Amino acid sequence: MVNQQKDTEGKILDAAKDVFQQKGMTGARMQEIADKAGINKALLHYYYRTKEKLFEKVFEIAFSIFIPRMQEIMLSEKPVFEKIEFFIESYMDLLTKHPYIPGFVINELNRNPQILVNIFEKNIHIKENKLFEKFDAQIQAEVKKGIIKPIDTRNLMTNVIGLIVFPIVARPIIQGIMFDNDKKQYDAFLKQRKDFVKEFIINSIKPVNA
Amino acid sequence: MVNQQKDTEGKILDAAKDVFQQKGMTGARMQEIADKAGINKALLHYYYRTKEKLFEKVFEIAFSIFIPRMQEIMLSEKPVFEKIEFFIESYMDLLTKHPYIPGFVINELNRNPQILVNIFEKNIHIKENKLFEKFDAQIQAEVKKGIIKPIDTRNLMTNVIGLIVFPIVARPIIQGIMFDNDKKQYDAFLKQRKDFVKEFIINSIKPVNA
DNA sequence: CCTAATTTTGACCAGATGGTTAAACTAAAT
DNA sequence: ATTTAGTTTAACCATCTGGTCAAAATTAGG
Repeated sequence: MVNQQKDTEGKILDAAKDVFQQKGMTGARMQEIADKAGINKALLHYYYRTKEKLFEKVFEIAFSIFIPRMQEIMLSEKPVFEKIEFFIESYMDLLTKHPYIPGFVINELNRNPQILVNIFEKNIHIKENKLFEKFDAQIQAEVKKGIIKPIDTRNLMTNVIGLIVFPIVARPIIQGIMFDNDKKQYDAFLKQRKDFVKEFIINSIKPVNA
Repeated sequence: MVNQQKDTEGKILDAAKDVFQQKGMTGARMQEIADKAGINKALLHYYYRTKEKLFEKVFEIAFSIFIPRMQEIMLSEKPVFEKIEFFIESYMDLLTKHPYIPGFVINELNRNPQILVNIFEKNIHIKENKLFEKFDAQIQAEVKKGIIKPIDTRNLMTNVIGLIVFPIVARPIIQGIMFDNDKKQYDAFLKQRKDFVKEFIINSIKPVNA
């Protein structure tokens, strides 16, 4: 076969993603990844020399899933209101498909914040875009025009992202305390929350006289 | 000495708290805990037979730090607005003193949601209080009186807690991307955020004609 | 003091874990 | 068919890890 190779590499990454995201770097076992990929443990080290390197790859892929959409939305020409609504809609959908990634990323970054520096060094373009500066400029421009209330961009972004991500990473505790551990009910809650968060955010930055 | 015992047990718990909260259950090493406590590793197993049991104790203590204050505030006689403001003030201060706990709790619960069930079984009173039901009743009562906008209690609580907790658990990523990894700047951000979040929440539930 | 109970230690163990190696297998090129 | 390069495997290794145990040290009571 021409590409048994790529197939194996793909199976490894799939398995590694599952195991790392569920158990974390320290909890993951190379043997379990090998088993899940249906290969020999030695083959893992043939493709990715160390656990560390395999982990970095998985982390980078997980992290990169959330970057392009963010750039696309934030650098587009839409007004802030539309951007925020679209951002919430888009990322809440994305998180439904990848619910383990935020907790994984947050946890591993708390364990070793250096990971982020490494990613920035490898993918310079992420920082070069000056994503934040450009978005901040747009916000303050719209504030000046009276389209939105005066607001600190960092606080606003923290709020938007937090309201999206928190119910996902804290799912076990919220579902356990407020929803009697009913999975279906919590899924419904998350679905319904999309419009709630949109309104919540928009209300909070809409000028009083609008 | 009368109580070398309690002293040792305390030193163990202190050390275990540090190590578990920083490295998680799977990343923590009994040897490191022993070293940090200044004792022999065998002594750990003398006081807490297994790693699992020691971990459970540490988790329970960490978890319980956030319960009493929550109960006190939510079951008090104040109106909702005051409760929320006081809640935000109080918990943001608490998190400044215990910044590692939320990430620790969230991470371990994602790894093994069963932990929460065990805690509820041990500490029945937490669930018996019907904390949520009582608070929900108050909210809906004030909604009826027109003091606050119609709002879903679960969504509101998720928002309040999320806005408080998220900047703490996601600190490495937010500080890295939006604050150029400047620790002091981020501390200032968190301090300033208290009033911001209060306003943000209050604005969003204040009736339009108020 | 002497004794019994409790606390602390050093040495040790079995199993797990990340990683290595040499050999076997596969497929395409000559 | 033979060579060559890449792929896969089984067996193996050194180290780490949670946990045990018997003996030593300390403490409290009579």
